Amino acid sequence: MVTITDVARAAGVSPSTVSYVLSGKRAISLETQRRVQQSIRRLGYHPNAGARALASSRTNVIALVIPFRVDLNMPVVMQFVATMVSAARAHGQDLLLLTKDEGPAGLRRVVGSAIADALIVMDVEAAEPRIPVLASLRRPTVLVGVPDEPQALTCVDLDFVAAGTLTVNHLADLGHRHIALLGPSPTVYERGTSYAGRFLRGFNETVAARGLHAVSHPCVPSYPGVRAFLDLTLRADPSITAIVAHNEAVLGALLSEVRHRGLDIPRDIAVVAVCPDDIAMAQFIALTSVTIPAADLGTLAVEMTLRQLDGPVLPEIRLLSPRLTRRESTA
Amino acid sequence: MVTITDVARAAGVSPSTVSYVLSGKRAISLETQRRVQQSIRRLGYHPNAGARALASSRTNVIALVIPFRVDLNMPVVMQFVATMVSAARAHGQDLLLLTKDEGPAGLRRVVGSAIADALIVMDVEAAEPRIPVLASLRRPTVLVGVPDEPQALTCVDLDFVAAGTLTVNHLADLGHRHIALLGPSPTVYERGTSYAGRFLRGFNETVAARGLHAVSHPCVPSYPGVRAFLDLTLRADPSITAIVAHNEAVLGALLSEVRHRGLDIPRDIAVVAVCPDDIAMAQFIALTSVTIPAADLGTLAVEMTLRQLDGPVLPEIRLLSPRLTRRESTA
DNA sequence: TTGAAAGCGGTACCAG
DNA sequence: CTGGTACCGCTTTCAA
Repeated sequence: MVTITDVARAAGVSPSTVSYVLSGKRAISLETQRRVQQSIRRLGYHPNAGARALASSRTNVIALVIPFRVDLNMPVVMQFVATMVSAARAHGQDLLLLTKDEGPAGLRRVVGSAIADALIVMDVEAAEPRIPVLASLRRPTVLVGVPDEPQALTCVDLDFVAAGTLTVNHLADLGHRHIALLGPSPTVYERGTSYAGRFLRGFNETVAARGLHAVSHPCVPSYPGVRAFLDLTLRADPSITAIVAHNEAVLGALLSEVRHRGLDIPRDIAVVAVCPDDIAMAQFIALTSVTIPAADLGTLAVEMTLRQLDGPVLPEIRLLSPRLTRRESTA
Repeated sequence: MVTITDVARAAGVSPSTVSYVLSGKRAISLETQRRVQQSIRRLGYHPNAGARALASSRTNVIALVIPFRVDLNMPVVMQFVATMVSAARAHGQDLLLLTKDEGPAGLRRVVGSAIADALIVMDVEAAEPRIPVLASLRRPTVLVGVPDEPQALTCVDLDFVAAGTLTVNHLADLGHRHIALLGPSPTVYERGTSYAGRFLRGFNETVAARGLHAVSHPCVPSYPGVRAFLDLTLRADPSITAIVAHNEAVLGALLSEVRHRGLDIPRDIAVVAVCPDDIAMAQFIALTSVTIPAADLGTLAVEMTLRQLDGPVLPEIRLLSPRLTRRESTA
């Protein structure tokens, strides 16, 4: 194994000089820099992460807590993760994967053992049980999602309340009076996942404000689930002319089943989806949608984490405004 | 921060004793063990990972290289990742996330800097360019997928050749003579992803062996992609009575479009899918399928990694035999 | 059964 | 602009 001392010897300087060349925390003559860099390359030197962490109390690792529930939309989660890894790597940070299963103890372990410097937590619940631990850890933390009581923790998410409002307003403006909300899986509601409730709130408030009629139900992520949803919904209110789909996992099934029932989209039933743009456009009819900006959110989450690592930062809740793109499924 | 010395002092023993209590590498009196354990709990001690890694040359971290291409099936990838994290954690290991983008240099970095002890690499290509680095790293490594020249690296995967054979035989046994293969996205073939070619090989060989007629095409993961596939395929051979779908991303779209064209499944068109069971069963008609045992493969990959960490192991290629479950989409 | 102490490979302070 | 060195927290050998 090549150590900093090997490099120092090869370059004819002291270990500390090599360290300073690497960190740039001290002025080094160009000539010395060159010699050191060259020795580093020649020897194939890689600074030992453990030693570095020990001496500097910095691991350059961010722990990422992600959900693995099947009822969640994996493609979206993956998009998040993908952009986060990229963003983190672009700043010299690595990502450590944790699951929700580890619970509060897992968070404590990772921070206590100095495995990671910071935490990004996805799949936040309204009454998020990990908040006390997170707060007590006093480490840079970013929640993707907004709990009811963030306790001075930094949060970032799409403004789902506004998204709910946006979809309803769009449909109301088009003249729809009876609309249905196809919500996430019941299990998502059961565990109080924050975005589900927030979207529903925006939806309901706007329905009331505009004097519309609406029904809403969760939907099990399967074809039978969609069938059940439609049966239930259309029976409850046969005059429904529009569906808001806040459940990407069943978008395809929904459209397929609606068409199969002889209903034309958008003539008989208009559809607005809440999902990433590429998914909205991959259906047999391009869907009007409120996009879930997974990439933006992911990048933002990492940036907000890095800012906290750089120094104290005021806690904030950052909500991205929803954007609705009109396509062929509404008229 | 609580250190091993703090614990030692609190328990009235030396640091080395605490270390040995923790590692179990030396006989310690029960009484001492008790006192130490108690101090550990009382003080909330967590051994510092960096220090530990430095002193023991063991990080207890496994690097996991995963693909993030949108054309890949994210739910399956996630299932892999999920089981791997669990399996790893169950053995006291953490998972570090890397992407394919980092390339060979990324692998070298992670091992060179002693950030991870071992590597699990997913999304392996037939002519896998990372093999030389991987081999030169001399670290426990498991490839999920089988490259053309594994070079004494350990691999684990579903036996996709056998899977291709299995699907064709099933259909042939049912009397189908003209079948179509809906393959993965063209980009998957382009970059020579290993499973695509292996499945195709099994498929083609068996088609020939049984004297069948077959056409096969990749399929862009979108509804229009499916339409194009069907147009192309049915025009090429109008007597096709069965479709093998090796592309979960478009399963729903395929069924939807087939039905939309007035074709009944399985009466007019039989369908066999290659996908996880839960996906096969979530469609409007339960699909006959060859399962992709993501969970088994994930667990296995981790176990094979741990075995290598425990000591030298003979390299092997482990292929799980495919299992076909007959459901309602074939007759 | 236990303790003392020498590293592990960096970082950063103190000197010059 | 550069060097020497104490120290980060743990593991493990040597000694008792």
